[in-house]
Amino acid sequence: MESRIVNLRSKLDVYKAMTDGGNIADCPVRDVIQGLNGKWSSLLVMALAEKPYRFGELRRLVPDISQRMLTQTLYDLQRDGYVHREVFPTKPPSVEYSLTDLGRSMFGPLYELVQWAELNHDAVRGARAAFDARI
Amino acid sequence: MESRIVNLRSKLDVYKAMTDGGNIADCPVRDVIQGLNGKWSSLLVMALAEKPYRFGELRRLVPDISQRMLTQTLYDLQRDGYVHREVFPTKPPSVEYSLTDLGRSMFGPLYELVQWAELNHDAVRGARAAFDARI
DNA sequence: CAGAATCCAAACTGATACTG
DNA sequence: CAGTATCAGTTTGGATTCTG
Repeated sequence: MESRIVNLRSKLDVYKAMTDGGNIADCPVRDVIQGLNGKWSSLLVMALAEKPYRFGELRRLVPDISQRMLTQTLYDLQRDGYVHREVFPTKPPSVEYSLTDLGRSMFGPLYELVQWAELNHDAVRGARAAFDARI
Repeated sequence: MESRIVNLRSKLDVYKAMTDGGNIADCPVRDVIQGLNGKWSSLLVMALAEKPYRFGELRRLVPDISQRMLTQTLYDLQRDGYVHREVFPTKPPSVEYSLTDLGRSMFGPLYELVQWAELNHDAVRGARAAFDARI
């Protein structure tokens, strides 16, 4: 674990260079990770990783998302190439959303982070409680 | 890779249950991942993963962050237990920020995602360009 | 069914000025 | 040096209404 972090140090210099002299827009953290930063992006990718869903199904699956945010987040995910949108010209129409290959390849690392979050959820809650109590 | 995803399917049901019937606040994606969603959180964790930095050093390292956002993001990261803040009572005072054990353990998965972002940055840019051209 | 359009409230962010 | 305080602009998000 420690050696792994040490190995990564040289890679981190990339981000220093980007912030120092290079073009900030070329920083993957800013340009890619931040695109996944929306309130619902990760959750929807998680859902679609299981199987394709239709619009209404997703809405019921994530009941605290508004229609506007579901539409917009799916649009953004589609634009970045993570999600494929397929319209079936039935009456009334149905639309199916699924992960693209790019989206599936991103799900791997994302899920690692989600697993970490699940495992350390209590630690984070504890840290918050301790911090708030100390103030 | 495929079998790995299949193995994860049962885990994903957890999130369905949470959204369906369970308490939404207990969803780690909502309660932990979204806390890392700030514009600067990931970037600062990346920087601090290399070594501890002082406030002014971080500012120079990430030149497009405002003082306000640096203060606030470090505060939030500290509250969630990722960052340790140590004040040295010199004149003028100096404050050093470093990752906690929890923060370092989170850096692993986070860096996986950052590596993915770096590797697929062009693919994402291409998807955006293609999408925008098609409209 | 799957959205588009509109309006409004809240949150986020930055610029500036000030302080121990 | 490392903040805090205040204000203004921008973005985000939700509720509602309407449409093919």
